[in-house]
Amino acid sequence: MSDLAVQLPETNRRLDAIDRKILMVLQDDASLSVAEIGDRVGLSSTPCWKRIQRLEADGVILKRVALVDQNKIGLGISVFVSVESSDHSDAWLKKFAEAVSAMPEVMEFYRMAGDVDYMLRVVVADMQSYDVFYKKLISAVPLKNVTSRFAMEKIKSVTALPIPAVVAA
Amino acid sequence: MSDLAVQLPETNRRLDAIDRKILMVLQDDASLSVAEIGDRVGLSSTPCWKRIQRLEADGVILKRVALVDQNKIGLGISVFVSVESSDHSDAWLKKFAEAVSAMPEVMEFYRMAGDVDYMLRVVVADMQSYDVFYKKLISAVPLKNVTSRFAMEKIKSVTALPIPAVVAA
DNA sequence: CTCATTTTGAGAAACTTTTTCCATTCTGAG
DNA sequence: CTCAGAATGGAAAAAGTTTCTCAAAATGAG
Repeated sequence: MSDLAVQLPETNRRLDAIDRKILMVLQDDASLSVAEIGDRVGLSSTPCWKRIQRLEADGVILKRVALVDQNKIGLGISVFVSVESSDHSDAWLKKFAEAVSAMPEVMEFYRMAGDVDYMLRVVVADMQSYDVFYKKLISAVPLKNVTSRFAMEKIKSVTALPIPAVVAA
Repeated sequence: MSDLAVQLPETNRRLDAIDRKILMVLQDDASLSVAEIGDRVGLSSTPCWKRIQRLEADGVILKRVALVDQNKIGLGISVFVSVESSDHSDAWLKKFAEAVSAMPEVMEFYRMAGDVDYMLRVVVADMQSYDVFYKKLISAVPLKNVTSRFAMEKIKSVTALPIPAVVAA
């Protein structure tokens, strides 16, 4: 065996039109039975079940979750936080990434290109909680500039990715 | 019946510690059986099932979905878009909200307080697709200023809200 | 304490998922 | 074209889960 290629446990077939349909259905409603999904994508339950298993094994489907209403549990405030740093070392980033990732209020955290170095979406109950979070953030690692922008109204929020149509070969 | 209060179909009891635990578990893994969830929150399956049913009926649990890996389906680019408008009329907002909500690339869309009027998180396959999206956005309604910030690295992204501990009465 | 109300849990019925096994379709070498 | 081998599809049975029914236990107002 001189081949260097690692034998992956995944089936690395490209996603066909039916796989994409299954993903669209499951991104919208993961409580459907396999038979119902099969109906919608034009498959009986066994092959549909096998495709879903493969999509999970291949990591295309990451997990199944319940989505909770932010307001019903008293989390009224969403804040977009832009961060600029003067330290661009690996060590600084590692420490910052670890500290921020551990904060449950942070729902999204990206390293950016351009004027802003990092971007966070933070969810808290009220202004007082935001202040607690803010102090925690600025005391975690040295930061050059932090800008907080508060959301007044959530107009759209989805978890379903826009699955691209199959590209013709 | 002179009472003006509408009889809601919901049970409007406040969430207790067990309800919150159930929500934490389901936000992380909605593929667990009711018996397994019951075990984790200290309940047998029937009462656990009833609480989940109530949380769904009350709209605390909005839906159950599958989360898909953005990169595995070829959606490599995340963009945060800040929008400023010069028109602040209801009619303009209605048109803008409808146009943007209908765009599948837009995963989040908030009306903001402060310098930026709107904030969008957009997901696309490549720069060419972003340009198509951008042109679609600026041609939908008149906009004063649009700033696109590109994500280089997704450091954290979760759908699980930080469920606050029960406040002592 | 007593009663009405709410919450809980055991078990049975209905339904779903998962497995087994076989038929069909597709692919590419000869 | 023709065939072997692989991949995909499907029916039906087995295993597991959800959902429902009913009665016991807990709670709390009077």
